[in-house]
Amino acid sequence: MGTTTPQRRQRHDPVERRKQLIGIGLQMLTERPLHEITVDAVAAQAGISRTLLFHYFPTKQDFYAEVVRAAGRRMLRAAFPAGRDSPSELDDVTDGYLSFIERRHELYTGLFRGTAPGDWLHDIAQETRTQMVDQLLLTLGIQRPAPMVRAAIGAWLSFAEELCLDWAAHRPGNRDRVLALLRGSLRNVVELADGDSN
Amino acid sequence: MGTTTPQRRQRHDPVERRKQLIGIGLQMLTERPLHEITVDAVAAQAGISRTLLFHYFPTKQDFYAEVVRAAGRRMLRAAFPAGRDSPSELDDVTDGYLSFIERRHELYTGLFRGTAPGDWLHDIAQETRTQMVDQLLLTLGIQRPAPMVRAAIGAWLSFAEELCLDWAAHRPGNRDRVLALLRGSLRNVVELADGDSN
DNA sequence: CGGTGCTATTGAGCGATGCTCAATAAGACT
DNA sequence: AGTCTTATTGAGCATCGCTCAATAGCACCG
Repeated sequence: MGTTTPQRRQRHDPVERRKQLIGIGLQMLTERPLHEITVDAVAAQAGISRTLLFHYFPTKQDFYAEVVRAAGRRMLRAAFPAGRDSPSELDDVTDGYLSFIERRHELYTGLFRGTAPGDWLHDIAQETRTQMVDQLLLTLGIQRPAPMVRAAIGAWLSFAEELCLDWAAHRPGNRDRVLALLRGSLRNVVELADGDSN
Repeated sequence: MGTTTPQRRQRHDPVERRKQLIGIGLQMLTERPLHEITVDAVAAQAGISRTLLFHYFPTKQDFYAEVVRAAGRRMLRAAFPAGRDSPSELDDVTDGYLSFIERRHELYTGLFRGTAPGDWLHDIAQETRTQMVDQLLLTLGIQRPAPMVRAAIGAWLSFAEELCLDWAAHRPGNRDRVLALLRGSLRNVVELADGDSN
C-alpha cells in the first residue's frame, strides 16, 4: 500500500484537457455550490495534479469563469434554439427556458444566482444575461428599446429565474400556467416600462 | 517595533461584543462580497483575536447568519414601517423599499443576491423573503393565497430587487416611473397567477 | 482588604486550500 | 540517437477556518 505504482505519465492535447476540466467543473456545480468546490477535487476527478490545473487556468477564478461561460452558452442554446440572429417565438423561448431549468436547475442556480456585484462571477453571468435580453428584444420585435425597457426585461429575467426555480422545486401549480404567467408578465412589464417613456 | 506593548486586556459585556461584531460584519458587507471577508479581518477591526470571535459564534456561518438576519430586519422595517401586523399602503411599501436600496444597495446586494440554494445563507435570506411576501399579501388584502400566488409574489421580489438595484446603479429613467412599474407589475403578476387558479 | 470562581480573552498550532517554483519526462522533429 | 518543447509533477509557502489548553479581568464573598 505504501508504494504507489509509478503510473506512466501521459501527455494529452491541451485543448482536450481544457475541455475535460471545464466539463468536470460543470458536473460538480450540479452537486454542490461553487465555493465548496476545491481545486484539489477537480484535479483528483481529472486524475491530474493540482499544479497542472494551474498550468491551464492561472487562477481558480479564471477556471470558473470558463465554466460559467460554457454553462451560459448552453442555456442560451436551450432557450433560443433558433440561433443568434433569427428571432424565436416567445412561446418557444419560455418553454425552452423552463425546460432547461427543469433539467438543470441545480446547475443553473449554482451558476447565476450565487453572484453579487463586485463578485468576479457577476460580470460573467451578466454577459449571459445581456445576451438573453438582446434575444428577448428580438423575439418581442423591439428595435430601439428605451433604457427603462432594457432594465425591465433584465429584471423580468430575475423574476423568471426565481419563478421557474421555485416551480421546479415545489411545483406550485400547472406547468402551462407558469408559462402563461411568464409570457403575460413579460408583455405587461415591457408595456409598463415603455409606456412610461411617453 | 519588534516588541509589542502588552496592552492591558479589557473585558466587555458579551452582549455588547456581539452587537459590535455584527455591526462590523454589516459594515464590511458594504465593501466586499461575503466570501472575501475573513474572520481575521473582522477580528482585527474589532481589535480582538480570531479565537474570541469563535467564542461568540461557533462558526463563521453562524456569525454571518446573525449578520444577515440583522440586515433583513432593517430592510423589513424600511419597507414596512407600519409594523408586523398592520397593513401598509402599497405606495409606501414600494417607496420605502426603493429608498432602502438607494441608501444601502451595496449592503443589500452583498446579502441577498449572493446566495444559492444549498448555500447556508440561502435559508436565512429566505426567512426574510417569506416575511416580505406575507407583508405584501397583507397590504394587497389577499387572505388565502393560492400557492401559485405566493410563488408569483416571491418571484416578483426578485424582479423588484433587480430593477431597484439596476436603477440605483444606472438610473435608467425617472424614479416615479420605477415605482409605477413596481406597483403595476405586482398587481398584474398577482392577477395573472390568481386568475390561473380558476 | 485578600482570596476565590467564573469566563472573557489569548497564543500556539492543525488541516485544508489556493497558488508558486524549480525540476522531470513524454513525445515530436531532426 | 540527440535535442527541444512543454505537459506534468512534487515540494513547499501563506492564508483561512477552527481547536485547545492556558491566562487574566472582574465580580462576589469573607
